[in-house]
Amino acid sequence: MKSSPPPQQPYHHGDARNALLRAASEILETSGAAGLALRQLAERAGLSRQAPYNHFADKQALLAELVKQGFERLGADMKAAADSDLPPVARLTKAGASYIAFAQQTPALFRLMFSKELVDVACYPKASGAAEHSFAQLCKIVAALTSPETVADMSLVAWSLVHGYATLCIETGLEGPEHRADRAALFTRAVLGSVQP
Amino acid sequence: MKSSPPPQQPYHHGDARNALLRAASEILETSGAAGLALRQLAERAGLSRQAPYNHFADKQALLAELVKQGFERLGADMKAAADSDLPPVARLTKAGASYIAFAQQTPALFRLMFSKELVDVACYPKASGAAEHSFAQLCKIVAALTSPETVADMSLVAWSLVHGYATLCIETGLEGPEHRADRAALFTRAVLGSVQP
DNA sequence: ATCTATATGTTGACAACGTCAATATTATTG
DNA sequence: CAATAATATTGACGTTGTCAACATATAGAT
Repeated sequence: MKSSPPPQQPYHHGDARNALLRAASEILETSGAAGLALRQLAERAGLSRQAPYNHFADKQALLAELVKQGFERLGADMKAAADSDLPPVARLTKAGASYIAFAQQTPALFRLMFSKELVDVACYPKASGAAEHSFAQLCKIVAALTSPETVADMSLVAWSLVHGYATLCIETGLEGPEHRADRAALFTRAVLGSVQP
Repeated sequence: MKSSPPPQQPYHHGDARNALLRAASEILETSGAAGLALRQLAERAGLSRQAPYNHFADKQALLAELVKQGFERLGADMKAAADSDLPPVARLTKAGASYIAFAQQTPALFRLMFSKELVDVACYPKASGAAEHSFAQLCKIVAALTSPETVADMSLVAWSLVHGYATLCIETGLEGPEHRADRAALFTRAVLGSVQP
C-alpha cells in the first residue's frame, strides 16, 4: 500500500510580488543596492530566478517600486511635520530632523531613492509622483514662514541643506544621529536667514 | 628566403597604469560607474583583462584612484577660491559655484567620489586625505567670515548646501547650470544667516 | 656575465549575474 | 468546456570580477 505523498506546496506562491519586495528590502539594507541580486531575492522569497520577471519588467522596475515606497514613507514624515500643531518654525525643524533621520535609519534605501544610475525616477510616474509629493510637503511648511515670492528659494535651501547633510552623513560618516536635533535647528536658522529680513 | 616579421609591439605597455586610469575616466563619464567593467577598460587600454590586477589590487582600488584624482581637482577649485583676491563673501560664493560646477560638469565622477558602496574612501588614505584637504579649503574661506566658535557650524552649513544642491541637480534634474551663480549667492546668504548676527 | 627574483603581461577557467527562451501548471475569460 | 493569460520552472547565453597557471621582460645579487 502506497502511503500518500506529503502535502505539496501550492504551485502558486500566492503573494509572490510582496514576498519579492520584502526580500529586496531586507537585502537592500544589509548588502546595499550593489549586493542586491535578483536571483538572491527570488531564492529568499522561495521562488525561481525567473519569477521576478512575472511581476516586474526588469530589475530596475523592481527597484523603482522600492523607491516609490521610500518616497511614500518620507512624504508621510514630511506631512506629519507639516500637519503637527507646532509653531511654523518648529515645524520646519521637525521636518528637517525627520528627513535626516530617514536617511540615517535606512541609508541604503535613501541612496537608492536618489541614485539616477540605478533607478531613473523620471521613467516611473508613481515613484516620481511620490517624490514630488514629498517635496511639496516641505514647501508647504516653508510657505507658512515667508511670503509667496521667496517660498521657492527658501524651499530649495531647506531641501539642499537636509539632503546634503543626510547624504554626507551616510556617505562620509560626517556626523552621527546624536547631532541630528542640533543640526536641524541650525539649518532652520540658515533657511530663515537666506531671505532678506 | 623568409621576409622579416613586422615590428612587434613591445611586451610591456610602457604606461599601463595611466592608460587604465584614462580609459576608466572616459568610460565613467559616458557609461557611469555601473557601466564601468574592468574588462572593458583593459581592452580600451590595449591590455588583457587580467592586466589591471598588476597595478591595482582590485576594481575598488582602481576606482579609489579616480576618487582621489577627483578630490584633488575639487580641492584645487576650492583653493583657487580661497586664494583669490576677492572680498571674503565673494570667495564663499565663488567656492560654492565651483563646487556645483564640478558636480554638473563631471557628474559620474562626483557620484563616485561620494559613493560609499562603490569606494569606501576611509579605506584609502590618499583619497581620504584629498577629500579632507578639499573640505579644509572651504573651512578656510568660512573662517574669514566669522568668529572661531562658529566656523565649524557655518562650514557644515556651507558644505551641506552645495553638496545637497549639487547632488539633487545631478540625480533629480532639479536645476541646470544656468542657475548656478544665483544659487551660489543664495547659499552664501543662508550660510551667513545661519549664525546669530 | 649569469642566475634568481620580481614585475608585467597573457589565456583558461570558474561562479555569479541579468535576461532570453522554452516548457509546465494553474487561473481566468469567453 | 476550450482557449487564453498569468504564474511558475529550468536550460541557456553573454558578461562580469577574479583565481590560477603560464609566459616574457626587467631588476637585483653574486
